[in-house]
Amino acid sequence: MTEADARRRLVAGAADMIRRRGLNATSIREVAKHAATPLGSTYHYFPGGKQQLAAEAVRFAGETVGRMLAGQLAAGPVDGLRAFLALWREVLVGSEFRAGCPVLAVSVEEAPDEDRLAVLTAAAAVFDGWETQLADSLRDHGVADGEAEELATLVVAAAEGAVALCRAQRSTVPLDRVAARLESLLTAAAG
Amino acid sequence: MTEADARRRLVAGAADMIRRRGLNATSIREVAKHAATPLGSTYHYFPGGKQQLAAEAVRFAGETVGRMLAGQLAAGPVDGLRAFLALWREVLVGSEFRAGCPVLAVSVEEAPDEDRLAVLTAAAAVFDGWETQLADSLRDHGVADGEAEELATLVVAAAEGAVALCRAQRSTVPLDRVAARLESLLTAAAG
DNA sequence: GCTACACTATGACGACTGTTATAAACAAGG
DNA sequence: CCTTGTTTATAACAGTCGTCATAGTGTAGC
Repeated sequence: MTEADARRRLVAGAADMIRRRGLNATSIREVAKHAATPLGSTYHYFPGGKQQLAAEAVRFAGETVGRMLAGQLAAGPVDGLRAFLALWREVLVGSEFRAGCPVLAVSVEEAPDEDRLAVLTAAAAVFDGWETQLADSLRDHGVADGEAEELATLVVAAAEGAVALCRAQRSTVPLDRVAARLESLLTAAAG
Repeated sequence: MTEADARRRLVAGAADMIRRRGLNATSIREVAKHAATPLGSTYHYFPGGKQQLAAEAVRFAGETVGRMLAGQLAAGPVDGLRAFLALWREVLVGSEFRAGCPVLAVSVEEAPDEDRLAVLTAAAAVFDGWETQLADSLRDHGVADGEAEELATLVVAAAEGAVALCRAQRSTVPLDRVAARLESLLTAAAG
């Protein structure tokens, strides 16, 4: 029953801890404890050690958001944008501004050896995936190729940055301001 | 001679290490070594320990950027924007995408106790300072109050987020795309 | 000279880290 | 029953962390 269930709990728990504390402050011991899993099992499920667990956590978070984004983008790019920003808003207020995006978190801690390069590569793929989803939706609604790419990157970058600003200021004001500007931008381009 | 010089080296070195590795991975021992300062001296200059050193490093980085921003904003908001983005671009390429913004770095690592709350508060003040500088410049060029604030927040959030995207993807493409969109936005609003 | 004070040097403390090894428990298949 | 393989339990490793204490060096003022 709990065969691969413990594994999933480990990945989800790692993603949750990373988005709060960052990668370096997330210890395998605490992830295991939080997932009610023995420490020894961690290296059984993830022979690659911490970097493998972290990379899977990043991909897990990326796919979770990506799935939700795909569903909402079906109703148009502006609806996708609104859902994207609403999701981050919930993460912020639901954690009292203590949690953010795990993908961003791993992107701002250096990758000295080849170990963490795998994590960084996973993060890059997640960001690129979100951008591609948004850009495709914009193109489907008549936005030119170059403008669609630029707008998609702007949305992802501004949302990620705004989440960080909100955590620092412990307020949703930055995210709300960014939401207002992005929404009018996308409405003008694809409306 | 080196009275308060060693102190400044410690702060600047801490800022440099934080923007590369993040706060948790930046150890006082390495900061001291990198600044050619004995470890014991660190607690002489910073009785508040790591949190005080980190908070001063965040303020140091904030003031350095803020001074440059003030100078370029004198020529108008679009010139300020260009200089702001160019600065981050230099940080990225000059470090081969290994360095980013120390203020963002400390903002995405949880603050459990009251210690790190001081660091987070410093980061919030820095972000707010940059936003205020940009918003004031926009207002001086005829942009309405609300729109100026929204645009200023968008610029800071998008720039910070774009720097993180660039680090993950090891490319300046995200920052360049964001730059193109922001520039046309500010030109339309304050041109 | 000598006292006062800013700084350095050195070493230790308890706690935590990622990782590995080894032995025990457990399930399923024959 | 017994064997095979997956999962757990426990302990240990070498290293680093933030922090503190103590003794020593210097240098400036009287």
